[in-house]
Amino acid sequence: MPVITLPDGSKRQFDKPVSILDIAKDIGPGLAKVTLGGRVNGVRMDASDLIQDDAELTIFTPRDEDGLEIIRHSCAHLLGHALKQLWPQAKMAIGPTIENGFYYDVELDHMLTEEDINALEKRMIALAKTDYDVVKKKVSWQEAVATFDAREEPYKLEILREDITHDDQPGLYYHEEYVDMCRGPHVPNMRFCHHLKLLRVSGAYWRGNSDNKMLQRIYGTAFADKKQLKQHLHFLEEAAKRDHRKLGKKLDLFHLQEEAPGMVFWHPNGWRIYSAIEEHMRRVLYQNGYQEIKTPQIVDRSLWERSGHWDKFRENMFTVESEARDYAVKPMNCPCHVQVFNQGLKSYRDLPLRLAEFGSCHRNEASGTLQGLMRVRGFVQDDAHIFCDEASIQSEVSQFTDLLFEVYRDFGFDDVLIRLSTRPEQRVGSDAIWDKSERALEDALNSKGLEWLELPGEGAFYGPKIEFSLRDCLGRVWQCGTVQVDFSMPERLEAQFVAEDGSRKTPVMLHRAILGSFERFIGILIEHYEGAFPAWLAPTQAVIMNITDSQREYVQKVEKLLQIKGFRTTSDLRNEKIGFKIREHTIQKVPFLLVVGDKEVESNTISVRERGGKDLGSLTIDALEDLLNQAIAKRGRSSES
RNA sequence: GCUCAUAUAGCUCAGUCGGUAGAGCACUUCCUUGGUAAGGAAGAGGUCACCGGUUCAAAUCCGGUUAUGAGCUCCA
Repeated sequence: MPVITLPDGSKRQFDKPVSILDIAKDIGPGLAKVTLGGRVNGVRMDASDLIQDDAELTIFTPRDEDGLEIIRHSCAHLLGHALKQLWPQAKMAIGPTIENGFYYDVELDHMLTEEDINALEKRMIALAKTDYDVVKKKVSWQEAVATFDAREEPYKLEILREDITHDDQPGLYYHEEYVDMCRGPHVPNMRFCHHLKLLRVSGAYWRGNSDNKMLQRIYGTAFADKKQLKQHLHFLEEAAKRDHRKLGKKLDLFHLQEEAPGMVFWHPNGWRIYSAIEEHMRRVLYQNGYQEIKTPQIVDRSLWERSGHWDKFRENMFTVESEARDYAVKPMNCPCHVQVFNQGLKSYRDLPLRLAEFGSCHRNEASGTLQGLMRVRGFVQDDAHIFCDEASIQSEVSQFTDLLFEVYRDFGFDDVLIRLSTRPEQRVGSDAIWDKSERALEDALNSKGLEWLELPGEGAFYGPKIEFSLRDCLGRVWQCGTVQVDFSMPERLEAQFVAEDGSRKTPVMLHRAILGSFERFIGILIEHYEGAFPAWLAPTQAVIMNITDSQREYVQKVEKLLQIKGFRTTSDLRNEKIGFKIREHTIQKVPFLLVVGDKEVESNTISVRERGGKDLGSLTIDALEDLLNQAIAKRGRSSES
């Protein structure tokens, strides 16, 4: 006699075991129609699963996230159903859900083309529209093996043999003649799976291991209704317009070319953004107890051997040979910073010592990993190393985190993904010190009430780390900021300080970056602002244009005046109509458009128009200066754009 | 590095069956001096990424290289 408690606290009693669908029917026929499954005492279950005992139940419908995930997961099975009809020789591997959709990895000798994908999608939708029931069967392990053996599905068999114990009861989901194995839950009927689109195919290694065979991964998206699907497809189209590579070309910010793969040619416009950021960061570092240094670009191999990088990352380092000596172009700044630390005897009184560098680094990343400004081979880190004692780790990390969020706010970023990576199997340092520093990092985050994710075992061999990531226009996550504890390098490179008691001690080193690399950070900024940079970052803050030739001199005078005051201004004196010029600079996303006609010359003013089209009327030069200064001071806290 | 796709004028792109390359914008010149998102005319501009092959003939078909894109693997 199970008593079912619903989310609103109401209870329903049944005289025998009931399915979620039965309960939904009991509540109302409308609910029964949209029931996809539910959460029973915290466990996700199929609509047809029976509940034996008292339970708390949340019913999933297409309206909620759980329901949508069920739909997407079933779309993966639907893909299998359709794929095996069109290519019976295909071998099904795995088909999970992902953000906004699903994929299925399959082995198929025939390489799927775009037309194939279209045909597959058509077949999927046609099958779904027959509204067939999905039948779930719990079977014995042996029966599951027999089923997939008969169907010649080696990947399913491997999963059964390696990941599922013999006393388990795998769930088989029958989609008419097709059968898939899954933990579920899945939709009871395919009427829920009408709104999907296949997006692309790409390669993916079986079990994510590059030693394994590469399968074809078919990506799709699915939603509960037509409108949501359309909205999402529209979002993808809009996102493509924000792509930093596209905007980089349109706004003439930078380019990449074949002769220097993964290395950026910054154009005047892009470099103005870069410089504005560097200037800002330099000020922020100075105000927060950092000292800026600069270290060599190319350093003898022996230093990289001592630091351990030669052994571990030799393949990814650019090397140079000269007069029978091997050098490496620096892939990172830390060993060089230790060299600076090591000059002169340091006292505990000197700690924490914070050395910062806008350090230009080169890493020979695998060709296939390069991506616009996001993943490059030549980049500049806003790098710094804090030399301190163990006791200061937490306070330093805490201060750093505050600083990072302050800077991110300046750039208008609120949505930061925080991940803490803890001790890997292969590591240096005692468990005691790992305990201590992991806790220091945790506490630093928790004391600020930040939400974060733990990545167990993902830390570097030399210490735990926190990563701060931002999203690009498509929602892809990119690591930007980081703070890493390092127990290894100071010792390897013999950094020492004289402690209070006169003994020599090895400092702990914190590696930290706020932006990560200028390249990636600017890439994300471009997409974040869709190229419409706030005034403090805009390559050109204001453009002054004349209406006819007779205002030429006045425009040049104002331009000079503003430039002397430090504003990034240009003038447009071309023989074009004012409407044409306005259009052009609006497209170029210049924050302020300044127009000069006879009226303005006469009254010694300037007519001001905002990027968004708002007319601010005629201002005196002084008033304009105030306006620009205010706009620039606002930084990311601006409500504009 | 792996899988697939792509590479044509400065940019965005078209180019049918293999027959020797085209549009819009940008650029140059001229006309126009026009008050807040495109004034008009003319002109110039390409070894079709690179190397090789097939063919009477290749932007087009085939092979290779390089780069780019999507994803996988990797990311000190």
